[in-house]
Amino acid sequence: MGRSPCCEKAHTNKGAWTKEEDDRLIAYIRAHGEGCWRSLPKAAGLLRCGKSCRLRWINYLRPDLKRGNFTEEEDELIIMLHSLLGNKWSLIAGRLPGRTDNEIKNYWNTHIRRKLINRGIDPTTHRPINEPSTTEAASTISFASSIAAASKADEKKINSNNNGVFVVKEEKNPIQEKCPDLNLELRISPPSTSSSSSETLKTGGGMMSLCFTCRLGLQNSKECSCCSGASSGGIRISTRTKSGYDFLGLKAGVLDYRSLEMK
DNA sequence: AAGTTTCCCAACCGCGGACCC
DNA sequence: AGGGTCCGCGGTTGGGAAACT
Repeated sequence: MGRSPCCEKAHTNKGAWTKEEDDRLIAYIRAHGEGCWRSLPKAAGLLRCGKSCRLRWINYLRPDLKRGNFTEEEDELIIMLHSLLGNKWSLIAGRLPGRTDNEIKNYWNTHIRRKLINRGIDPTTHRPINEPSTTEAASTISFASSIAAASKADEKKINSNNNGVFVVKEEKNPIQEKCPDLNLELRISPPSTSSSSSETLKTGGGMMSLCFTCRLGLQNSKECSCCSGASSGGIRISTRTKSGYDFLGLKAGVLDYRSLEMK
């Protein structure tokens, strides 16, 4: 089979973009909007492939980009999101306004990895580096397995410590103890049952008590148990920082579950 | 000051999934 | 149903800048 090349490579520029190319791309997108990247270069008079144009626009030229250093709060949020989502940079970027997946990925690889290692934390698993695996009573979880596990009615507690380690303390369940990392299909959905005890989240200096709904950015919604008093329950995921980021990004109260589906 | 090494980040590459015919 | 095309994602690379010798 094989794929056809995305563009006519022989007649395209590669490497760093010039000011003139940037200007052309910006002018074209301002006039016609984003989209149809394949035909854009020709239409805009650029000797670039569509992918290259898309990347340049998304990662560098977009007007809503926040350039400059990451704040400490952004650091912690990235660590937290990475512990939940893994290398899903686009999802992580979606929760950090003005940041791109590429930027976050680079930042992770150059700064945060080192930072976590210095803290004695494995940046891949978010586990303490010296911690023996598997038979521990507490095990670090991936986002996928946490949600899948939580979708069962089992009561679990997900805690975080100051170092960006997120730990699930499992109630006794012999099956799960043997198979802690089931590769179950993930689908985020509203909590199905009500056993409402709010989760305490400790993030770098503050303790918060939030229900799952709030952590999805749906404060004051009817599902919220800690804001409105309505019952809610089910899974407990640490998703907010004291800075008020709306994890899963939707302060407006619109949650696109599809965008969070994972394998 | 010059050469070398390390760091950082923009850009590229290849793959998978969605969509269309 | 299946093949082709396009888009978006994540991993990797290349080269310029900064730090070090």
